[in-house]
Amino acid sequence: MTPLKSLLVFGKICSTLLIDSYMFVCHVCVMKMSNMTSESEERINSPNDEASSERNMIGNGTLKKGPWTSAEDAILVDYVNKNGEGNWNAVQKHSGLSRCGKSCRLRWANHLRPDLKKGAFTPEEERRIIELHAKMGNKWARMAIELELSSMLLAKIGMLESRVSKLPGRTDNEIKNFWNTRTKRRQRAGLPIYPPDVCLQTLNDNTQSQNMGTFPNGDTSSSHPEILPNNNFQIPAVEFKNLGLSHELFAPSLLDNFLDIPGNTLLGSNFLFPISHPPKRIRRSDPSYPIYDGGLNDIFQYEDSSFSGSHAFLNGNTSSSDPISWATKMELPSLQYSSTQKMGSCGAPSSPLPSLESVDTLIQSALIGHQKSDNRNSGLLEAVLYESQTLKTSNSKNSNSNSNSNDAAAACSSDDDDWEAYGDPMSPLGHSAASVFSEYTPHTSLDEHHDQSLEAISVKQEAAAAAAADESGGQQLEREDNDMMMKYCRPDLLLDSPWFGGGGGSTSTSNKDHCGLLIDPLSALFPDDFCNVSSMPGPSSPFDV
DNA sequence: AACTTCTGCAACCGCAATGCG
DNA sequence: CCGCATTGCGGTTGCAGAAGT
Repeated sequence: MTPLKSLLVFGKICSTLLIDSYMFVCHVCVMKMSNMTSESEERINSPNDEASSERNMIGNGTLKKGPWTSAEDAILVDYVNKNGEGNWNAVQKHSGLSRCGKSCRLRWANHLRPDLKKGAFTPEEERRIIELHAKMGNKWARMAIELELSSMLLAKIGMLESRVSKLPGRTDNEIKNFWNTRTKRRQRAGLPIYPPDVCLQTLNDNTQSQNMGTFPNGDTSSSHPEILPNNNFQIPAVEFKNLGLSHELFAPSLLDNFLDIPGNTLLGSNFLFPISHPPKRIRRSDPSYPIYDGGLNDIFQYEDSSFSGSHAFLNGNTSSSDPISWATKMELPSLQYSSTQKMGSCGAPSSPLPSLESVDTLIQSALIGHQKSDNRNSGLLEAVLYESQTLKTSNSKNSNSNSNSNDAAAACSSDDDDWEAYGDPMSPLGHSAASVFSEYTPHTSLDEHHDQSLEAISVKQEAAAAAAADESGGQQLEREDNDMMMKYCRPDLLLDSPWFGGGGGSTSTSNKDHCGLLIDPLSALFPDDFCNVSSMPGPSSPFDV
Protein backbone atom coordinates (compact mmCIF):
# COMPACT_ATOMS: atom_id res chain seq x y z
CA MET A 1 0.00 0.00 0.00
CA THR A 2 1.41 3.33 -0.96
CA PRO A 3 1.84 6.06 1.62
CA LEU A 4 -0.85 8.07 -0.10
CA LYS A 5 -3.34 5.25 0.15
CA SER A 6 -2.45 4.70 3.74
CA LEU A 7 -3.06 8.33 4.45
CA LEU A 8 -6.41 8.20 2.76
CA VAL A 9 -7.49 5.14 4.66
CA PHE A 10 -6.36 6.68 7.90
CA GLY A 11 -8.23 9.86 7.15
CA LYS A 12 -11.35 7.96 6.37
CA ILE A 13 -11.14 6.04 9.62
CA CYS A 14 -10.59 9.22 11.56
CA SER A 15 -13.48 10.97 9.94
CA THR A 16 -15.74 8.04 10.64
CA LEU A 17 -14.73 8.01 14.26
CA LEU A 18 -15.23 11.73 14.54
CA ILE A 19 -18.68 11.53 13.05
CA ASP A 20 -19.64 8.69 15.34
CA SER A 21 -18.35 10.59 18.31
CA TYR A 22 -20.22 13.65 17.29
CA MET A 23 -23.39 11.70 16.85
CA PHE A 24 -23.02 10.17 20.26
CA VAL A 25 -22.37 13.49 21.93
CA CYS A 26 -25.29 15.07 20.19
CA HIS A 27 -27.50 12.24 21.20
CA VAL A 28 -26.53 12.58 24.81
CA CYS A 29 -27.04 16.31 24.69
CA VAL A 30 -30.50 16.07 23.33
CA MET A 31 -31.49 13.33 25.67
CA LYS A 32 -30.60 15.68 28.45
CA MET A 33 -32.35 18.53 26.79
CA SER A 34 -35.48 16.55 26.30
CA ASN A 35 -35.55 15.77 29.97
CA MET A 36 -35.17 19.44 30.73
CA THR A 37 -32.29 18.66 33.01
CA SER A 38 -29.60 20.53 31.20
CA GLU A 39 -29.52 22.92 28.35
CA SER A 40 -25.93 23.94 28.36
CA GLU A 41 -24.62 21.44 25.85
CA GLU A 42 -27.34 22.23 23.41
CA ARG A 43 -26.58 25.90 23.64
CA ILE A 44 -23.08 25.19 22.53
CA ASN A 45 -24.40 23.69 19.38
CA SER A 46 -27.10 26.17 18.60
CA PRO A 47 -27.72 28.89 21.12
CA ASN A 48 -30.41 30.56 19.10
CA ASP A 49 -32.32 27.38 18.61
CA GLU A 50 -32.43 26.71 22.28
CA ALA A 51 -33.52 30.20 23.06
CA SER A 52 -36.56 29.75 20.91
CA SER A 53 -37.20 26.17 21.79
CA GLU A 54 -39.26 26.91 24.85
CA ARG A 55 -41.66 29.14 23.07
CA ASN A 56 -41.91 26.55 20.38
CA MET A 57 -42.97 23.89 22.78
CA ILE A 58 -46.52 22.91 22.22
CA GLY A 59 -49.06 20.92 24.10
CA ASN A 60 -47.77 19.63 27.36
CA GLY A 61 -44.31 20.87 26.61
CA THR A 62 -43.01 17.66 25.17
CA LEU A 63 -43.25 18.54 21.51
CA LYS A 64 -41.10 21.14 19.97
CA LYS A 65 -41.65 23.22 16.88
CA GLY A 66 -39.49 25.43 14.79
CA PRO A 67 -36.06 24.94 13.34
CA TRP A 68 -34.26 21.75 14.03
CA THR A 69 -31.00 21.70 15.89
CA SER A 70 -28.02 19.67 14.80
CA ALA A 71 -28.42 17.53 17.86
CA GLU A 72 -31.98 16.72 16.98
CA ASP A 73 -30.85 15.89 13.51
CA ALA A 74 -28.28 13.54 14.91
CA ILE A 75 -30.86 11.77 16.99
CA LEU A 76 -33.17 11.39 14.09
CA VAL A 77 -30.47 10.12 11.80
CA ASP A 78 -29.38 7.70 14.39
CA TYR A 79 -32.89 6.48 14.92
CA VAL A 80 -33.57 6.00 11.23
CA ASN A 81 -30.29 4.23 10.72
CA LYS A 82 -31.22 1.78 13.38
CA ASN A 83 -34.91 1.40 12.76
CA GLY A 84 -35.44 2.48 9.22
CA GLU A 85 -37.93 4.93 7.88
CA GLY A 86 -41.56 4.89 8.78
CA ASN A 87 -43.47 4.71 12.01
CA TRP A 88 -42.52 8.27 12.63
CA ASN A 89 -44.68 8.68 15.65
CA ALA A 90 -42.54 6.10 17.37
CA VAL A 91 -39.50 8.29 16.96
CA GLN A 92 -40.56 10.53 19.75
CA LYS A 93 -41.33 7.63 22.02
CA HIS A 94 -38.17 5.68 21.41
CA SER A 95 -35.57 8.32 20.77
CA GLY A 96 -36.58 10.97 23.22
CA LEU A 97 -36.87 13.46 20.44
CA SER A 98 -39.37 16.15 21.25
CA ARG A 99 -40.83 16.28 17.81
CA CYS A 100 -44.02 14.97 16.38
CA GLY A 101 -43.79 12.19 13.86
CA LYS A 102 -44.86 14.42 11.09
CA SER A 103 -42.08 16.83 11.78
CA CYS A 104 -39.59 13.99 11.94
CA ARG A 105 -40.69 12.61 8.62
CA LEU A 106 -40.44 16.02 7.03
CA ARG A 107 -37.05 16.69 8.46
CA TRP A 108 -35.75 13.36 7.30
CA ALA A 109 -37.24 13.60 3.87
CA ASN A 110 -36.17 17.12 3.20
CA HIS A 111 -32.83 17.38 4.90
CA LEU A 112 -31.40 14.27 6.45
CA ARG A 113 -31.88 11.65 3.81
CA PRO A 114 -28.48 10.54 2.63
CA ASP A 115 -29.37 10.60 -1.03
CA LEU A 116 -30.33 14.22 -1.08
CA LYS A 117 -28.72 16.66 -3.37
CA LYS A 118 -28.30 20.05 -1.83
CA GLY A 119 -27.30 23.31 -3.30
CA ALA A 120 -28.51 25.42 -6.12
CA PHE A 121 -30.35 23.92 -9.02
CA THR A 122 -28.30 23.44 -12.12
CA PRO A 123 -29.56 24.82 -15.41
CA GLU A 124 -30.35 21.32 -16.49
CA GLU A 125 -32.37 20.68 -13.40
CA GLU A 126 -34.20 23.90 -13.94
CA ARG A 127 -35.05 22.84 -17.44
CA ARG A 128 -36.33 19.55 -16.21
CA ILE A 129 -38.48 21.18 -13.57
CA ILE A 130 -39.96 23.63 -15.99
CA GLU A 131 -40.70 20.84 -18.35
CA LEU A 132 -42.19 18.68 -15.68
CA HIS A 133 -44.28 21.49 -14.34
CA ALA A 134 -45.58 22.19 -17.78
CA LYS A 135 -46.47 18.58 -18.00
CA MET A 136 -48.02 17.89 -14.65
CA GLY A 137 -48.60 21.13 -12.82
CA ASN A 138 -48.01 21.53 -9.13
CA LYS A 139 -47.28 17.90 -8.50
CA TRP A 140 -44.10 18.49 -6.62
CA ALA A 141 -43.70 15.05 -5.20
CA ARG A 142 -44.18 13.45 -8.55
CA MET A 143 -41.79 15.84 -10.13
CA ALA A 144 -39.19 14.90 -7.60
CA ILE A 145 -39.79 11.24 -8.27
CA GLU A 146 -39.61 11.65 -11.99
CA LEU A 147 -36.38 13.53 -11.71
CA GLU A 148 -34.92 10.77 -9.67
CA LEU A 149 -36.28 7.94 -11.72
CA SER A 150 -35.10 9.38 -14.96
CA SER A 151 -31.66 9.89 -13.58
CA MET A 152 -31.59 6.32 -12.41
CA LEU A 153 -32.66 5.02 -15.76
CA LEU A 154 -30.00 7.05 -17.39
CA ALA A 155 -27.51 5.62 -15.04
CA LYS A 156 -28.70 2.14 -15.76
CA ILE A 157 -28.40 2.40 -19.46
CA GLY A 158 -25.09 4.11 -19.28
CA MET A 159 -26.10 7.47 -20.52
CA LEU A 160 -24.53 9.05 -17.53
CA GLU A 161 -21.30 8.67 -19.30
CA SER A 162 -22.64 10.86 -22.01
CA ARG A 163 -23.73 14.42 -21.72
CA VAL A 164 -26.72 13.78 -19.56
CA SER A 165 -26.03 14.38 -15.95
CA LYS A 166 -27.66 12.81 -12.99
CA LEU A 167 -30.33 14.66 -11.11
CA PRO A 168 -30.50 13.00 -7.77
CA GLY A 169 -32.39 13.60 -4.64
CA ARG A 170 -34.30 16.80 -5.02
CA THR A 171 -37.18 17.01 -2.62
CA ASP A 172 -40.66 18.06 -3.44
CA ASN A 173 -40.29 20.94 -1.06
CA GLU A 174 -37.15 22.06 -2.79
CA ILE A 175 -38.77 21.89 -6.18
CA LYS A 176 -41.81 23.68 -4.90
CA ASN A 177 -39.76 26.46 -3.40
CA PHE A 178 -37.72 26.74 -6.52
CA TRP A 179 -40.78 26.99 -8.67
CA ASN A 180 -42.53 29.50 -6.47
CA THR A 181 -39.44 31.62 -6.29
CA ARG A 182 -38.91 31.42 -9.98
CA THR A 183 -42.53 32.23 -10.69
CA LYS A 184 -42.43 35.27 -8.48
CA ARG A 185 -39.22 36.42 -10.02
CA ARG A 186 -40.50 36.07 -13.52
CA GLN A 187 -43.75 37.73 -12.65
CA ARG A 188 -41.87 40.68 -11.34
CA ALA A 189 -39.81 40.82 -14.50
CA GLY A 190 -42.91 40.52 -16.62
CA LEU A 191 -41.65 37.35 -18.18
CA PRO A 192 -43.66 34.32 -19.07
CA ILE A 193 -43.42 31.55 -16.59
CA TYR A 194 -42.89 28.98 -19.26
CA PRO A 195 -40.22 29.48 -21.87
CA PRO A 196 -41.60 29.87 -25.36
CA ASP A 197 -40.14 26.62 -26.51
CA VAL A 198 -42.07 24.77 -23.89
CA CYS A 199 -45.17 26.56 -25.04
CA LEU A 200 -44.44 25.52 -28.56
CA GLN A 201 -43.98 21.97 -27.53
CA THR A 202 -47.34 22.02 -25.95
CA LEU A 203 -48.86 23.67 -28.93
CA ASN A 204 -47.45 21.10 -31.22
CA ASP A 205 -48.49 18.30 -28.98
CA ASN A 206 -52.00 19.56 -28.68
CA THR A 207 -52.20 20.10 -32.37
CA GLN A 208 -51.17 16.58 -33.02
CA SER A 209 -53.48 15.30 -30.42
CA GLN A 210 -56.30 17.13 -32.08
CA ASN A 211 -55.56 15.58 -35.37
CA MET A 212 -55.63 12.24 -33.72
CA GLY A 213 -58.72 13.03 -31.76
CA THR A 214 -56.88 12.42 -28.58
CA PHE A 215 -55.50 14.32 -25.73
CA PRO A 216 -51.85 14.24 -25.11
CA ASN A 217 -52.52 11.82 -22.39
CA GLY A 218 -54.39 9.65 -24.73
CA ASP A 219 -57.86 10.50 -23.71
CA THR A 220 -60.36 10.24 -26.47
CA SER A 221 -63.46 10.69 -24.53
CA SER A 222 -64.19 14.29 -25.20
CA SER A 223 -63.49 17.01 -27.61
CA HIS A 224 -61.24 19.78 -26.58
CA PRO A 225 -60.61 23.30 -27.70
CA GLU A 226 -57.78 24.49 -29.77
CA ILE A 227 -54.95 25.51 -27.61
CA LEU A 228 -52.81 28.13 -29.14
CA PRO A 229 -50.29 30.37 -27.56
CA ASN A 230 -50.77 34.02 -27.72
CA ASN A 231 -48.02 36.21 -28.88
CA ASN A 232 -47.70 38.06 -25.70
CA PHE A 233 -48.19 35.00 -23.65
CA GLN A 234 -51.34 36.19 -22.12
CA ILE A 235 -54.62 34.44 -22.35
CA PRO A 236 -56.96 36.61 -24.30
CA ALA A 237 -60.58 36.55 -23.45
CA VAL A 238 -61.35 35.74 -27.02
CA GLU A 239 -59.89 32.36 -26.50
CA PHE A 240 -62.60 31.55 -24.09
CA LYS A 241 -65.17 32.79 -26.50
CA ASN A 242 -63.74 30.84 -29.31
CA LEU A 243 -63.72 27.85 -27.15
CA GLY A 244 -67.33 28.24 -26.49
CA LEU A 245 -66.61 28.81 -22.89
CA SER A 246 -67.81 31.50 -20.68
CA HIS A 247 -66.28 33.03 -17.66
CA GLU A 248 -69.10 31.58 -15.71
CA LEU A 249 -67.38 28.31 -16.02
CA PHE A 250 -64.88 29.62 -13.59
CA ALA A 251 -65.19 31.48 -10.43
CA PRO A 252 -64.53 35.06 -11.53
CA SER A 253 -61.91 35.65 -8.96
CA LEU A 254 -60.15 32.50 -9.85
CA LEU A 255 -60.23 33.29 -13.48
CA ASP A 256 -59.00 36.78 -12.89
CA ASN A 257 -56.19 35.52 -10.80
CA PHE A 258 -55.38 33.06 -13.43
CA LEU A 259 -55.31 35.64 -16.14
CA ASP A 260 -53.22 37.93 -14.07
CA ILE A 261 -50.36 35.60 -14.13
CA PRO A 262 -48.10 36.67 -16.95
CA GLY A 263 -46.79 33.28 -17.55
CA ASN A 264 -50.10 31.64 -18.00
CA THR A 265 -49.63 31.50 -21.63
CA LEU A 266 -51.55 28.48 -22.51
CA LEU A 267 -54.57 26.68 -21.45
CA GLY A 268 -53.99 23.05 -21.57
CA SER A 269 -56.91 21.25 -22.99
CA ASN A 270 -57.31 19.25 -19.88
CA PHE A 271 -57.29 22.37 -17.91
CA LEU A 272 -60.52 23.35 -19.47
CA PHE A 273 -62.04 19.96 -19.59
CA PRO A 274 -61.34 17.95 -16.56
CA ILE A 275 -61.86 14.39 -17.39
CA SER A 276 -61.23 12.39 -14.34
CA HIS A 277 -60.18 12.66 -10.78
CA PRO A 278 -57.37 10.30 -10.27
CA PRO A 279 -56.04 9.50 -6.87
CA LYS A 280 -54.26 12.36 -5.37
CA ARG A 281 -51.35 10.57 -3.89
CA ILE A 282 -48.97 7.83 -4.59
CA ARG A 283 -48.36 5.50 -1.81
CA ARG A 284 -45.37 3.39 -1.23
CA SER A 285 -47.64 0.45 -1.18
CA ASP A 286 -48.91 1.24 -4.60
CA PRO A 287 -47.43 -1.49 -6.72
CA SER A 288 -47.67 0.62 -9.78
CA TYR A 289 -45.51 3.31 -8.32
CA PRO A 290 -42.50 1.93 -6.63
CA ILE A 291 -40.45 4.28 -4.62
CA TYR A 292 -36.80 4.27 -5.18
CA ASP A 293 -34.88 3.63 -2.07
CA GLY A 294 -31.39 3.43 -3.10
CA GLY A 295 -30.82 0.97 -5.84
CA LEU A 296 -31.79 1.05 -9.41
CA ASN A 297 -32.66 -2.55 -9.32
CA ASP A 298 -35.45 -1.64 -7.04
CA ILE A 299 -37.19 -0.23 -10.00
CA PHE A 300 -37.19 -3.48 -11.73
CA GLN A 301 -38.19 -5.62 -8.91
CA TYR A 302 -41.77 -4.90 -9.66
CA GLU A 303 -41.94 -7.23 -12.51
CA ASP A 304 -44.21 -9.39 -10.48
CA SER A 305 -46.41 -6.64 -9.37
CA SER A 306 -49.63 -5.60 -10.85
CA PHE A 307 -48.65 -3.25 -13.56
CA SER A 308 -48.80 -5.76 -16.27
CA GLY A 309 -46.92 -4.80 -19.30
CA SER A 310 -46.64 -1.32 -18.08
CA HIS A 311 -44.21 0.80 -16.24
CA ALA A 312 -46.46 3.05 -14.40
CA PHE A 313 -43.73 3.95 -12.06
CA LEU A 314 -42.17 5.91 -14.79
CA ASN A 315 -45.13 7.61 -16.21
CA GLY A 316 -47.28 7.89 -13.22
CA ASN A 317 -50.36 6.86 -15.01
CA THR A 318 -51.86 6.15 -11.70
CA SER A 319 -53.03 9.52 -11.43
CA SER A 320 -51.94 12.75 -10.46
CA SER A 321 -49.56 13.10 -13.21
CA ASP A 322 -52.59 13.40 -15.18
CA PRO A 323 -52.71 17.15 -15.35
CA ILE A 324 -56.39 17.18 -15.07
CA SER A 325 -56.44 16.69 -11.39
CA TRP A 326 -54.58 19.82 -10.69
CA ALA A 327 -56.41 21.60 -13.39
CA THR A 328 -59.62 21.13 -11.57
CA LYS A 329 -58.07 22.88 -8.66
CA MET A 330 -57.14 25.86 -10.77
CA GLU A 331 -53.52 25.55 -10.14
CA LEU A 332 -51.04 27.09 -12.46
CA PRO A 333 -51.55 25.53 -15.80
CA SER A 334 -49.23 22.97 -17.03
CA LEU A 335 -48.78 22.98 -20.72
CA GLN A 336 -49.83 19.43 -21.30
CA TYR A 337 -47.23 18.88 -23.88
CA SER A 338 -45.69 15.61 -24.51
CA SER A 339 -43.97 15.65 -27.82
CA THR A 340 -41.08 17.89 -27.29
CA GLN A 341 -38.50 17.16 -29.82
CA LYS A 342 -40.69 17.01 -32.83
CA MET A 343 -41.01 20.70 -32.61
CA GLY A 344 -37.36 21.10 -32.21
CA SER A 345 -36.68 19.22 -35.33
CA CYS A 346 -39.31 21.06 -37.27
CA GLY A 347 -37.50 24.32 -37.24
CA ALA A 348 -39.29 25.88 -34.39
CA PRO A 349 -37.30 26.92 -31.41
CA SER A 350 -36.05 23.62 -30.38
CA SER A 351 -36.46 22.11 -27.09
CA PRO A 352 -33.90 23.02 -24.57
CA LEU A 353 -34.38 19.77 -22.78
CA PRO A 354 -31.74 17.31 -23.56
CA SER A 355 -33.05 14.92 -21.06
CA LEU A 356 -34.71 11.63 -20.72
CA GLU A 357 -37.93 13.47 -20.43
CA SER A 358 -37.40 14.62 -23.92
CA VAL A 359 -36.97 11.11 -25.09
CA ASP A 360 -39.97 10.37 -23.06
CA THR A 361 -42.17 12.87 -24.67
CA LEU A 362 -41.17 12.17 -28.19
CA ILE A 363 -41.93 8.54 -27.80
CA GLN A 364 -45.15 9.41 -26.18
CA SER A 365 -46.36 11.08 -29.29
CA ALA A 366 -45.40 8.04 -31.20
CA LEU A 367 -47.41 5.95 -28.83
CA ILE A 368 -50.38 8.14 -29.31
CA GLY A 369 -49.98 7.96 -32.98
CA HIS A 370 -50.18 4.27 -32.82
CA GLN A 371 -53.33 4.14 -30.83
CA LYS A 372 -51.60 3.66 -27.59
CA SER A 373 -54.23 5.73 -25.97
CA ASP A 374 -53.95 4.06 -22.67
CA ASN A 375 -53.61 7.24 -20.76
CA ARG A 376 -50.02 6.70 -19.98
CA ASN A 377 -47.22 9.05 -20.21
CA SER A 378 -44.21 7.63 -21.79
CA GLY A 379 -40.80 6.77 -20.73
CA LEU A 380 -37.69 5.28 -22.07
CA LEU A 381 -39.04 1.86 -21.44
CA GLU A 382 -42.09 2.64 -23.42
CA ALA A 383 -39.90 3.90 -26.16
CA VAL A 384 -38.36 0.53 -26.47
CA LEU A 385 -41.65 -1.20 -26.02
CA TYR A 386 -43.16 0.85 -28.68
CA GLU A 387 -40.30 0.14 -30.91
CA SER A 388 -40.69 -3.54 -30.33
CA GLN A 389 -44.29 -3.33 -31.34
CA THR A 390 -43.38 -1.33 -34.35
CA LEU A 391 -40.99 -4.02 -35.32
CA LYS A 392 -43.66 -6.61 -35.11
CA THR A 393 -45.56 -4.86 -37.80
CA SER A 394 -42.63 -3.51 -39.71
CA ASN A 395 -42.65 -6.33 -42.16
CA SER A 396 -46.13 -5.49 -43.20
CA LYS A 397 -45.27 -1.95 -43.99
CA ASN A 398 -44.16 -1.18 -47.45
CA SER A 399 -40.93 0.48 -48.19
CA ASN A 400 -42.70 3.43 -49.63
CA SER A 401 -43.87 4.34 -46.23
CA ASN A 402 -40.32 4.40 -45.06
CA SER A 403 -39.10 6.64 -47.74
CA ASN A 404 -42.00 8.97 -47.36
CA SER A 405 -41.50 9.13 -43.71
CA ASN A 406 -37.91 9.92 -44.00
CA ASP A 407 -38.59 12.53 -46.58
CA ALA A 408 -41.10 14.18 -44.38
CA ALA A 409 -38.80 14.06 -41.46
CA ALA A 410 -35.94 15.41 -43.44
CA ALA A 411 -38.03 18.21 -44.82
CA CYS A 412 -39.24 18.99 -41.38
CA SER A 413 -35.95 18.82 -39.69
CA SER A 414 -33.96 21.84 -38.90
CA ASP A 415 -30.92 19.73 -39.03
CA ASP A 416 -31.28 17.85 -42.21
CA ASP A 417 -27.92 16.29 -42.18
CA ASP A 418 -28.37 14.91 -38.78
CA TRP A 419 -31.74 13.62 -39.56
CA GLU A 420 -30.54 11.95 -42.68
CA ALA A 421 -27.62 10.54 -40.85
CA TYR A 422 -29.70 9.13 -38.08
CA GLY A 423 -32.79 8.41 -40.02
CA ASP A 424 -31.38 5.21 -41.25
CA PRO A 425 -34.14 3.40 -43.03
CA MET A 426 -32.79 0.27 -41.54
CA SER A 427 -33.08 1.75 -38.15
CA PRO A 428 -36.40 0.80 -36.73
CA LEU A 429 -36.56 3.85 -34.63
CA GLY A 430 -35.59 6.02 -37.43
CA HIS A 431 -38.48 4.60 -39.22
CA SER A 432 -40.76 4.98 -36.32
CA ALA A 433 -39.97 8.52 -35.61
CA ALA A 434 -40.24 9.42 -39.22
CA SER A 435 -43.50 7.62 -39.45
CA VAL A 436 -44.82 9.67 -36.68
CA PHE A 437 -43.89 12.75 -38.56
CA SER A 438 -45.41 11.71 -41.77
CA GLU A 439 -48.53 10.23 -40.38
CA TYR A 440 -49.36 12.63 -37.68
CA THR A 441 -47.85 15.91 -38.56
CA PRO A 442 -50.89 18.09 -38.85
CA HIS A 443 -51.83 19.46 -42.19
CA THR A 444 -54.76 21.47 -41.13
CA SER A 445 -55.43 25.11 -40.79
CA LEU A 446 -53.66 24.87 -37.55
CA ASP A 447 -50.46 24.81 -39.46
CA GLU A 448 -50.94 28.31 -40.58
CA HIS A 449 -51.74 29.54 -37.19
CA HIS A 450 -48.95 27.47 -35.87
CA ASP A 451 -46.42 29.05 -38.15
CA GLN A 452 -47.59 32.49 -37.25
CA SER A 453 -47.35 31.65 -33.64
CA LEU A 454 -43.90 30.29 -34.10
CA GLU A 455 -42.78 33.44 -35.73
CA ALA A 456 -44.34 35.66 -33.16
CA ILE A 457 -43.06 33.56 -30.34
CA SER A 458 -39.66 33.56 -31.83
CA VAL A 459 -39.60 37.32 -31.68
CA LYS A 460 -40.96 37.24 -28.22
CA GLN A 461 -38.37 34.76 -27.21
CA GLU A 462 -35.59 37.00 -28.28
CA ALA A 463 -37.05 39.93 -26.44
CA ALA A 464 -37.60 37.87 -23.38
CA ALA A 465 -34.12 36.52 -23.55
CA ALA A 466 -32.73 40.01 -23.71
CA ALA A 467 -34.84 41.14 -20.84
CA ALA A 468 -34.25 38.17 -18.66
CA ALA A 469 -30.66 38.28 -17.71
CA ASP A 470 -31.20 35.81 -14.95
CA GLU A 471 -32.64 33.33 -17.34
CA SER A 472 -30.41 33.99 -20.25
CA GLY A 473 -27.69 31.74 -19.06
CA GLY A 474 -29.88 28.73 -19.02
CA GLN A 475 -31.62 29.43 -22.26
CA GLN A 476 -28.43 30.26 -24.00
CA LEU A 477 -27.00 27.07 -22.78
CA GLU A 478 -30.03 25.28 -24.02
CA ARG A 479 -29.60 26.62 -27.52
CA GLU A 480 -25.92 25.97 -27.60
CA ASP A 481 -26.35 22.46 -26.40
CA ASN A 482 -29.30 21.72 -28.54
CA ASP A 483 -27.49 20.27 -31.45
CA MET A 484 -25.24 18.25 -29.32
CA MET A 485 -28.11 16.96 -27.31
CA MET A 486 -30.27 16.20 -30.26
CA LYS A 487 -29.24 12.65 -30.33
CA TYR A 488 -30.26 12.21 -26.77
CA CYS A 489 -33.61 13.78 -27.37
CA ARG A 490 -34.55 11.59 -30.23
CA PRO A 491 -35.14 7.96 -29.65
CA ASP A 492 -34.02 7.01 -33.08
CA LEU A 493 -30.70 8.66 -32.49
CA LEU A 494 -30.52 7.33 -29.03
CA LEU A 495 -31.22 3.80 -30.07
CA ASP A 496 -28.76 4.20 -32.83
CA SER A 497 -26.12 5.12 -30.36
CA PRO A 498 -23.61 2.61 -29.14
CA TRP A 499 -25.47 2.23 -25.92
CA PHE A 500 -28.33 0.73 -27.80
CA GLY A 501 -26.31 -1.27 -30.14
CA GLY A 502 -26.32 1.25 -32.89
CA GLY A 503 -23.15 3.18 -33.27
CA GLY A 504 -23.68 3.99 -36.89
CA GLY A 505 -24.44 0.48 -37.87
CA SER A 506 -21.30 -1.06 -36.59
CA THR A 507 -21.59 -4.69 -35.75
CA SER A 508 -19.46 -5.14 -32.76
CA THR A 509 -20.23 -7.50 -29.99
CA SER A 510 -19.85 -4.74 -27.48
CA ASN A 511 -22.94 -3.28 -28.87
CA LYS A 512 -24.85 -6.26 -27.78
CA ASP A 513 -23.38 -5.91 -24.39
CA HIS A 514 -24.65 -2.42 -24.22
CA CYS A 515 -27.97 -3.58 -25.40
CA GLY A 516 -28.05 -5.94 -22.55
CA LEU A 517 -27.95 -3.08 -20.15
CA LEU A 518 -31.36 -2.10 -21.27
CA ILE A 519 -32.78 -5.37 -22.35
CA ASP A 520 -32.11 -7.18 -19.15
CA PRO A 521 -34.35 -5.18 -16.92
CA LEU A 522 -36.83 -4.62 -19.66
CA SER A 523 -37.10 -8.22 -20.55
CA ALA A 524 -37.56 -8.97 -16.93
CA LEU A 525 -40.39 -6.53 -16.85
CA PHE A 526 -42.00 -7.43 -20.12
CA PRO A 527 -40.87 -10.88 -21.04
CA ASP A 528 -43.31 -11.27 -23.87
CA ASP A 529 -42.43 -8.12 -25.64
CA PHE A 530 -38.76 -8.55 -25.36
CA CYS A 531 -38.69 -12.20 -26.13
CA ASN A 532 -40.44 -11.35 -29.32
CA VAL A 533 -38.17 -8.50 -30.08
CA SER A 534 -34.98 -10.24 -29.31
CA SER A 535 -36.05 -13.29 -31.19
CA MET A 536 -36.86 -11.41 -34.31
CA PRO A 537 -34.53 -12.39 -37.05
CA GLY A 538 -32.53 -10.18 -39.26
CA PRO A 539 -31.55 -6.58 -39.05
CA SER A 540 -35.05 -5.41 -38.33
CA SER A 541 -34.48 -6.09 -34.70
CA PRO A 542 -33.31 -2.99 -32.98
CA PHE A 543 -30.83 -4.89 -30.91
CA ASP A 544 -29.60 -7.25 -33.51
CA VAL A 545 -27.35 -5.06 -35.51
C1' DA B 1 -24.32 52.19 11.16
C1' DA B 2 -29.15 51.70 11.50
C1' DC B 3 -33.24 50.71 9.48
C1' DT B 4 -36.35 48.87 6.01
C1' DT B 5 -37.46 45.90 2.35
C1' DC B 6 -36.77 41.89 -0.23
C1' DT B 7 -35.80 37.11 -0.97
C1' DG B 8 -35.33 32.28 -0.31
C1' DC B 9 -35.86 28.52 2.48
C1' DA B 10 -37.41 25.55 6.27
C1' DA B 11 -41.12 24.19 8.63
C1' DC B 12 -45.94 24.01 9.72
C1' DC B 13 -50.80 23.21 8.71
C1' DG B 14 -54.86 21.26 6.75
C1' DC B 15 -56.56 17.88 4.13
C1' DA B 16 -56.97 13.51 1.96
C1' DA B 17 -55.63 8.79 1.11
C1' DT B 18 -54.33 4.59 2.99
C1' DG B 19 -53.60 0.95 6.48
C1' DC B 20 -55.34 -1.71 9.98
C1' DG B 21 -57.90 -3.58 13.76
C1' DC C 1 -68.11 -1.20 7.04
C1' DC C 2 -66.35 1.89 10.42
C1' DG C 3 -63.22 4.52 13.00
C1' DC C 4 -58.74 5.60 14.33
C1' DA C 5 -53.85 6.09 13.29
C1' DT C 6 -50.47 6.98 10.04
C1' DT C 7 -48.55 8.83 6.01
C1' DG C 8 -48.02 11.98 2.30
C1' DC C 9 -49.04 16.06 -0.51
C1' DG C 10 -49.57 20.81 -1.52
C1' DG C 11 -50.32 25.48 0.21
C1' DT C 12 -48.87 28.80 3.31
C1' DT C 13 -46.24 31.13 6.77
C1' DG C 14 -42.43 32.80 9.48
C1' DC C 15 -37.77 33.68 9.90
C1' DA C 16 -32.96 34.72 8.79
C1' DG C 17 -29.90 36.75 5.83
C1' DA C 18 -29.12 39.76 1.85
C1' DA C 19 -29.81 43.92 -0.40
C1' DG C 20 -31.13 48.51 -0.59
C1' DT C 21 -31.82 53.18 1.42
